[in-house]
Amino acid sequence: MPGWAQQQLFPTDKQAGQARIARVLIDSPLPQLDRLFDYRIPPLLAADARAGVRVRVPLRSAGRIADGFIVEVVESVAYTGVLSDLEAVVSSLPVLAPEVWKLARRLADRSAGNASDIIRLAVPKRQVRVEKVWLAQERSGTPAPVGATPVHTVPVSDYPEEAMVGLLSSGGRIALDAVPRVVQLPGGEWVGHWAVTLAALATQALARGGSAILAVPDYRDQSQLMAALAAVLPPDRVVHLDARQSNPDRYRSLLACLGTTPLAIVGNRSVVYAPARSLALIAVWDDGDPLHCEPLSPYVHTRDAVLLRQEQQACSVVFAGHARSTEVERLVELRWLEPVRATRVYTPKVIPTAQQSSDDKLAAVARIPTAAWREAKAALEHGPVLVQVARPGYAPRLACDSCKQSARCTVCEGPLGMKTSRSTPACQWCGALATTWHCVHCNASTFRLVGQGSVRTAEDLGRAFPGVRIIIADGDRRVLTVPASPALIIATRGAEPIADGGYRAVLLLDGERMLARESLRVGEDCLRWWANAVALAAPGATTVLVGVGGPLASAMATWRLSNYASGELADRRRLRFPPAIRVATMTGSPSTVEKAVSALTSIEGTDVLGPTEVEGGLRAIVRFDYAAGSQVASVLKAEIVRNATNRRKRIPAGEGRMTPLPTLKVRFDDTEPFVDV
DNA sequence: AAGTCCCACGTC
DNA sequence: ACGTGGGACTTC
Repeated sequence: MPGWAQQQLFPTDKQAGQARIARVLIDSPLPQLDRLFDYRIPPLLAADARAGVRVRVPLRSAGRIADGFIVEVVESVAYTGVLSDLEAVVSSLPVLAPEVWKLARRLADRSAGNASDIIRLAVPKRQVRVEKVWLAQERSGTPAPVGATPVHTVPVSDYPEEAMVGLLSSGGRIALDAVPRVVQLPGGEWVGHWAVTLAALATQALARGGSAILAVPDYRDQSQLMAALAAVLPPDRVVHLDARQSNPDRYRSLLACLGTTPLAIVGNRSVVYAPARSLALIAVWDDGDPLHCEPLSPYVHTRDAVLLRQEQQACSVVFAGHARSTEVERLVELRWLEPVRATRVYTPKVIPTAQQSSDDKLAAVARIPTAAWREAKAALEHGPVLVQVARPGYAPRLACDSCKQSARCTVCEGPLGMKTSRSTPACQWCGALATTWHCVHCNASTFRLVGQGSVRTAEDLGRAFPGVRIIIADGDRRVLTVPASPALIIATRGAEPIADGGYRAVLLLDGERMLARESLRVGEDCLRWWANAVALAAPGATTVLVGVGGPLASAMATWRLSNYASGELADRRRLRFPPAIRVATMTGSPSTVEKAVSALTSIEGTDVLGPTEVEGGLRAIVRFDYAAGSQVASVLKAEIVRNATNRRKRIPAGEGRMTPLPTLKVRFDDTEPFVDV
């Protein structure tokens, strides 16, 4: 590979003298501006004005300047009006890679959103200092922060070799069943087996001269994966890039990606937009985790971004997880993804146990069945024991002691709860302290505790296991790892630390409570939470799943987790629920929603639920076949643009106050579309 | 979003 | 005939 300094990264344009036209995407959330605008390139800017650079352009009137990106430079343009000149080129670095632009455009189109909303996630703001440092290193030819240290491939152990080799050589797409074990890295750290698998795949991509993008849901997954990568790749071949970094760090990582050296790029959901050089592989860990769903409009899920990018760039794709999501199961059944499982069968020992009858003392105290208690006691002789609970805090809910009605915040009607046994009850929504609480139903002023949070469970278990060290891990108390010594680790689902050598036993306590959630995805979510906890157990350790029966319990006991996913998907097909079909929710004023609904009626393969009345207007859900997706999206986008363009009408709201009616809001592929319908 | 055009209404 | 205020309309 040629040295860094010899690479002509950004060659000056040979045609710089000609009068050319820049096609610019304006950085604006307005749907009516979500298209390209054409500007003349003044001679002074000709050298820098190339596709991908950030620019400033006049918009509508000379005084008003907008930010944007040059998407392409062309000789002539269809627009017949008079063109304005580019105002300025912000930086000569092409930070918006063409493939990222194409991806953003298509993702926005399929969700009736704005491309610039996606590009905002993909391209951090310019950081002059960071850029200067980077350019100086680039020009002086001193060893750049990202050099080209050779990569040694590491075999992907525990999986069939031909599947793994085929994956990278032919742009394959696989759904990988992760091995439910923890493994020790050469440096001594323990990580999930999956992290080692993804790291090994990354070495293979890099050795072939391609980059690998590795997307994980949260920081704890990220730290495991970074550790696993550090064990197999030189430090200058691994880059961390995600939206949680500070802007300078993000910009530095982005520039590293734009370099010529293939990298392993690790991050959370927004990493799928990294401008990776010679992209060879995208791997997604635990795609069912809701953190993979972008909360900002247009709400693109990592999985969808990956699928489109794979289509556009023909890279290899891996979806890895313990409990397969129904979406991945659908892709497997369509043969879009090839299922790959480990060469050896690893079946954790999971014992579903009924909830204990209340005459047992321990059950009354700590809601632990005798069998589980015995298991934990024996395991505590040898090492740490994990206890998974549903909620943090002491008591998640309070209720009136006399009328049993749930206690509500006097400020916002939110539920009251307690963080510790001694803390003042507080609202779970607004945080207001309920110092002088009175029941709104019967005016009594004493309440009782409902439910058990991690803190209360810890107290109870402390009593049941005197002398045992107790560690609480939840959203507030982040614990990444625990030593191999005996201790009880009480963790809320998703916050479980990794134990050196694995847990000697795992108790999954609040299954019933977790399943009580009103959601289309409860079953699959619970399976994922439980499976991810079970995967932290030591070989041979027992997991007790308390109070859960039926197909979920048998899926856990037999560790045939994909069976559950296929059954669930079959149900969704029957009911015409996602992911068997797609959905889009429309909310807004009655007229906008009704117009949108009627605009959809002519499309084959759609049906509309609602509209129903919601706060401030109407809400309707359109269900549609995947094949109808682009049509539905373009119809709804047209409605959104029409609503935004036709100036908002105002209606007098009773007492002469003018309130603007909400315009049409559209959300595609909401994971919980039916919640308040 | 916000500058600009345009039309309706008001005043001399 | 001239002024002005607010809404509609466009953005290369």
